[in-house]
Amino acid sequence: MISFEKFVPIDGSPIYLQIITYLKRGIAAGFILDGDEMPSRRVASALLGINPNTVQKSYRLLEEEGIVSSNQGAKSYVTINGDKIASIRSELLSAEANAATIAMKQMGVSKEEALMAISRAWDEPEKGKSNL
Amino acid sequence: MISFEKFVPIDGSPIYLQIITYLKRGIAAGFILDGDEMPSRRVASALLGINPNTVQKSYRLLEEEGIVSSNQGAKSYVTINGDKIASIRSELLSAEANAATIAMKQMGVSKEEALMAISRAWDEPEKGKSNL
DNA sequence: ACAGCTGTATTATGAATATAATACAGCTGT
DNA sequence: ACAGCTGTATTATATTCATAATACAGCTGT
Repeated sequence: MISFEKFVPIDGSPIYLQIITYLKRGIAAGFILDGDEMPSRRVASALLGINPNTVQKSYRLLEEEGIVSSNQGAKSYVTINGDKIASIRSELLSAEANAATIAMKQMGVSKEEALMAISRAWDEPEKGKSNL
Repeated sequence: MISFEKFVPIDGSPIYLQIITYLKRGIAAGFILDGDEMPSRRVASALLGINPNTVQKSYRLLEEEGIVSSNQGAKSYVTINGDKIASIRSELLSAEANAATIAMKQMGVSKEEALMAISRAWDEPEKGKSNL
């Protein structure tokens, strides 16, 4: 059962998208597995402190992506295979790297400086702590 | 005169915040300088293809941050000193590095893999191209 | 002086996000 | 069978973002 225990809300981004990202990163990290049971819309909304309709929106989009399987009256489950996991992971990673790269180039940072900034942030216990 | 020539709108983030980020990254990169003339709200809205009220919102927030100086009836100017430039640059850089680091840790990426992903994205001519 | 730029303010509308309150249909374990 | 979970759908309201139209006040160069 996925608990959303380590979900950390971030303002500025729609919650329903944050839920989708949380699931995908958990899948990439390997702690969300194929066949895992999703909490019901109502339970998840209570866990996250948000509205059931917002959870429903994220679940619906996750199902459209083939990551979650839902059936009327029954529980919902994570449905992913090895290829899907690999594609999610590589897509998330390259998207993140590209976004950071574009931003840093726009602010006039050299490649060396960029890599040093990442390395420094990675080793900072405060900031780099995993929020999952 | 700031032209917004290389401004690239991104969906998902409010335009008024993108304008602020564009200005700050330009300041960090050094191609937006103290004393530079801001286009009027009306001119900027035409350049960007957006509503004057949206431009006004970003200008107002930039003035509240002390980056832009506006006076009724007169033109608006960039007002920054060396310390401000340095603080903007370091703040943008660490914020970007921290965000990328947190995201990558959440998706179960090792530090080495993260640095490689950044390095690879940096050298890709397509994706890493500066949008400024 | 004054026309034509500035900045600033107000009101109205629409889309997206999120909440709230219901309602109904289908599975599931006892 | 049936109570109590599921998923699914609808309607209404509030906030934020963005647009649109307008208005007014102040600087500025000719």
